[in-house]
Amino acid sequence: MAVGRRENRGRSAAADNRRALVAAAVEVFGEQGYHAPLSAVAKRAGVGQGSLYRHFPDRVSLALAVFEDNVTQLEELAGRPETTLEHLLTRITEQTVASIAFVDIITARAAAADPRLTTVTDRVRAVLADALGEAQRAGRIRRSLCTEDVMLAVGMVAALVAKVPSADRRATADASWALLREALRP
Amino acid sequence: MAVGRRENRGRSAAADNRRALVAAAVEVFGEQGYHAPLSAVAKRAGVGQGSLYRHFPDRVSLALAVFEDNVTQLEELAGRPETTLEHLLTRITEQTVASIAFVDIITARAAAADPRLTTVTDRVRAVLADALGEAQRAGRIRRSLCTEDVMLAVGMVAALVAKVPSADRRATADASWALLREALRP
Amino acid sequence: MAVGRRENRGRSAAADNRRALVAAAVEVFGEQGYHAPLSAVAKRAGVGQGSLYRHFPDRVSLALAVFEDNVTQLEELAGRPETTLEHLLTRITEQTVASIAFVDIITARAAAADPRLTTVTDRVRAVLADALGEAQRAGRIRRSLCTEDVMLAVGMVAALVAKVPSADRRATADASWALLREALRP
Amino acid sequence: MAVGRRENRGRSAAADNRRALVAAAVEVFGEQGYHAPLSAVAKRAGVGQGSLYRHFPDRVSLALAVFEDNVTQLEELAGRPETTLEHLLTRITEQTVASIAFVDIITARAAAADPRLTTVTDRVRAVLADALGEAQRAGRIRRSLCTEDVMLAVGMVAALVAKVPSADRRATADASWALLREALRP
DNA sequence: AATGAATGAGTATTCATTCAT
DNA sequence: CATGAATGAATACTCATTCAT
Repeated sequence: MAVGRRENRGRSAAADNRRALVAAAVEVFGEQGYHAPLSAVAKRAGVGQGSLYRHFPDRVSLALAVFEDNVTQLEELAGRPETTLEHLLTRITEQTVASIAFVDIITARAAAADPRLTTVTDRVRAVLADALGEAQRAGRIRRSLCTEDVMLAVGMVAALVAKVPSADRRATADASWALLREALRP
Repeated sequence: MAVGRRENRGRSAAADNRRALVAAAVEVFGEQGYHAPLSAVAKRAGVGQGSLYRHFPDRVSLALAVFEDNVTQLEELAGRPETTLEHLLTRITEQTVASIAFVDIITARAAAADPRLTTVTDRVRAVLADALGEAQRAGRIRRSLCTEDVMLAVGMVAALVAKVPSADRRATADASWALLREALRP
Repeated sequence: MAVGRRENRGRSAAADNRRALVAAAVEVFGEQGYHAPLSAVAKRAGVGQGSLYRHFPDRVSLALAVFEDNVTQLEELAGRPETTLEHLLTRITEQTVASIAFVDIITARAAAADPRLTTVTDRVRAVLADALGEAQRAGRIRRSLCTEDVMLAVGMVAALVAKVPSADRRATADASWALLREALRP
Repeated sequence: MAVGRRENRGRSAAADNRRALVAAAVEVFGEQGYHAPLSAVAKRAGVGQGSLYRHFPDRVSLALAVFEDNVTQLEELAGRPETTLEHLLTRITEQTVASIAFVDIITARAAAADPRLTTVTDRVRAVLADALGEAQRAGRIRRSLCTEDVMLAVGMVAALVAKVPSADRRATADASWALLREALRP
């Protein structure tokens, strides 16, 4: 939620509103998908539509801020020594189930989407690339796979999950990974 | 395309227009997805909006006509003695690449979607179930898989393909199946 | 219902269709009101829309044919020696309940409506005028009333009845006349 | 009328526009009836359609704002000690002549219409019930009548008035009441 | 003369984006 | 700098009327 109206004029209030907007967007995009009305985000944040547009001049910039969060969490997780590729995939799946907009990061291609989105995508790819190398050296993942294969797997699950009604998402995600696990195994 | 405007009032033109509408819907749904504006379909068909609504009173009936084609082709293919599960998956992939709306058949669940759509889904499922049985008896597909796993695989590919820009669809579909093939193998 | 398609080309078939259209219009106008879709009338009659327009080039001509029936019945009733004003009002009320379009005859004014409608209105007025004279001479109706007062009473009931949901029409008509009867009494 | 287009974005303009919309609705509903196109209201108010929907999310809320005025006036009038049932009927008749939508309040039945409309209807009924009691005690109105009879009378007049062309409304209303007055008299 | 399909203007509603305060 | 109201383009759907067959 944004801070109250009167308290909202100062410098730090702007940051508060920004945070409120991102938090609201996480929820709203997660529930209604990436194409949810932006007015819904503003309302959920308790912030005027104008402010939303000041902070995020278009839908993509708002999405970026949301995904930024996701990716940063992922990078933090990846930074821990005990984290494996499997941990990361689990986390991504959780993010996928939580936000059906997540698929739009994963599937962003430089050619098509806003170039800013691909930056986020690239960070996911980098994180997965590292973990994949480790998992392959440890013999847990088939050697012949490349990072793009893992991205593909993640993308397939995310895309399917985004299509099913929210009540079915977790089950769909679990079943999908159960199937894909076989494809990754050595 | 529909026949020219003035020459178009008679009874024989009805079938022409119906065909033109389905053809236009194949294209428009294929390009823009299942939720494309129906007016775009009418325009592409060169037909008034009213005519679209005469032939197809709602979006689902139009979609059914489109999907009906797909599924009938699939059933015909399945009817031939030499057809295998692999052939069917190839054909489904082609349909998926051609129409990003195809995913909506695959993922239609009785609970959520129009019951008429699930009928089509069920026909796809039936076709796959048969072919899966044969493939398992022949030892080409892992025994532990059930029809729903195959639907899941098909759904994942379709969902992902629908998300990427059209130029990337074929490559995405091929890569996805390359990966999934490992998951189906015994 | 119109005669079957093949049998329908001759001279008398035209008359059949005309009758079917009027009968259908009685029902459809009665149920949905005067502004019901004309296509609904054609469909109920089992007749093409084109034929409807051939017989009745506009809504008013169709309405006239319907009302014509009503008025003719009324005139027949009025022609019987034992018929009183009260009988006529009862019949008009029945027609009103049966057809919420009836109000449009009663309230038609030369200035406003199609002149053809006022012809029908005038026939109703003539019938009532005669009966009113008799009733006044018999001392059953107040002397100070003129025909226009009776038309007014009929119009009020018809207008109100046309406004209420069909289930309430009879009760509304009865209650209205119970009240108005006092106004007509000497 | 709303304030000019460019000068119109601020907060104070909201109230202006709301007023303009209600005023426009009074006119448009009055002229064309309750089912007039809402776009006509927006246009008459000089306001975008979106603004109309912001202020009044559906037809009923707009109607309520219009009728609210009517009923509040009525209640104010009823509050004065010297006001009689006859005064109230006169006022209602004026409102009826001014707005052919008024009949829709009077005839709203709980079963049929939006419950919010019936609230307004109930307020009219309450006002009339009080005044009827007084008038009956004073011997000016027949004892055997109940409030619903008065509502019926009001409804009949309103329904008829709504049917006739606007130039005839006043005369029709006067003549109708002249007739009904006899029915109410002891 | 009948048919029924085609048309397109009209109405309700939603939502991204702008801008006066 | 925030606010939230205004805007209008876009979309779904209906129906009176025309016209090829």
